[in-house]
Amino acid sequence: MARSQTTKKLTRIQRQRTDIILEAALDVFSDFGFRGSTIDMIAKRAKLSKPNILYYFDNKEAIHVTVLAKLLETWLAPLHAINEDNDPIDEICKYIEQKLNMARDFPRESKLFANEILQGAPHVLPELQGALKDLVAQKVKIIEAWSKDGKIAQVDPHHLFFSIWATTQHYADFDIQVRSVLDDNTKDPFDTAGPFLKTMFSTMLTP
Amino acid sequence: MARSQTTKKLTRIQRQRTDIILEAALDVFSDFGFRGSTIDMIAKRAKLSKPNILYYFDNKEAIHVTVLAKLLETWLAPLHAINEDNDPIDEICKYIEQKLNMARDFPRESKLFANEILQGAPHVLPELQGALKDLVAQKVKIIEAWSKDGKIAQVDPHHLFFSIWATTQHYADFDIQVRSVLDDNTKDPFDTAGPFLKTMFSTMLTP
DNA sequence: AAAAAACTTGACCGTATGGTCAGATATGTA
DNA sequence: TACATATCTGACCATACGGTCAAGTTTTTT
Repeated sequence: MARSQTTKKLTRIQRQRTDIILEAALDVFSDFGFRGSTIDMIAKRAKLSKPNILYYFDNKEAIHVTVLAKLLETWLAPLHAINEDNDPIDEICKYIEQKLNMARDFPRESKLFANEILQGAPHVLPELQGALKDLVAQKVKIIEAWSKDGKIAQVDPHHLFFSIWATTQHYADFDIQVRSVLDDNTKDPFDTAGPFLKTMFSTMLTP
Repeated sequence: MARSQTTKKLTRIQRQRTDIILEAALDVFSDFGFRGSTIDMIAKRAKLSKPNILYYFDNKEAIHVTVLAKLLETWLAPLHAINEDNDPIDEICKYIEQKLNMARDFPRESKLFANEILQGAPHVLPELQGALKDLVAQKVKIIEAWSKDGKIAQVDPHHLFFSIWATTQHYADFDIQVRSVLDDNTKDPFDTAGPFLKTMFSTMLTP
């Protein structure tokens, strides 16, 4: 059997099917949440039978956990990229742009992540308290150094990150609300959000 | 029978029980989402029997809709309060403080609303496109007038509101993430968020 | 080509859940 | 008090869903 393989080499079909299933699962989970999704929905979307899905994953939760784990990697990538040696405000603006691009290009991932956190992070709490916390702590030090050197204004680094996360992800997670309020579909919210956010954070950070 | 009463006067017990049920439902729905909640959970929390719940509400969805409708009223109150005649930056800061207080004092409402929007607003889309959109349009005009008069800097009013919503609600909706990253439980995130956000938006809006 | 391994599925099971209903109990009213 | 109305509930039903399994099909290996 293929399931619960730990550090075994995968066959061609295993890799293919697993990818198809995870892609379908991302689709379904991000639309209906964990409890609102059924294995049948995922199966239909993946064009596989339900038992076939359960041949590759032990159960529904295992699919969810795997999707989340994959997602977290790419989710944290932009944060990793912040570099102490470059111009502070350029780096922050670059970070904002990357986060906003991710919200635009990967709304399913953003919504799924939001859903997970809203429910109290039942599957990723350890990662939040471990990897994420450590990574943030590291970047917080960079911000503090910039402040101390007078390169940027004095700001609470944690809240700076929270604000960037909140504002960028808002356009993916609350997409329906944003579009309802704007409604004049002449402009893409993302296009106008970029300059707005960069201006806002630049203004605050300029000493 | 008591259910589906349209414009009939309610008995004392009807009012009491309805309130108890809605309170319990808010608890459960905000914790588990619509699909993750069961009528039995609500019944247990309300200390009523399941059929008794269904005596007052036609079905699970009716409870959800009612909870959301009640919630929306209080949710939009702070926005209503923005007054053109007062000092612009004071008004915005007051709005931020009110939104942040709501996130702190009514996290269940915030999470439930977030959940609803994340799922595509199946129950409140008309309100978003109607009442909310109109209210925002009205307040956008105030911001634009302030800008034109040189009282505040030129900013996109819509994105200004989006940013305020995103940053304030973030502390309720992503509470678990915020606390995971901060972890030093010496400070309450809400206490430090207030000054941070007011500074950020004031700085941006000062001409 | 044949055996072995990997993959797939129709049919099935147990449980959870939304919802119903007939009848019991409490409450209000004449 | 007696009647009517409102409130409440145990028992029940139908469906949906997570998950299993034995048997079949395809792919890989020898």
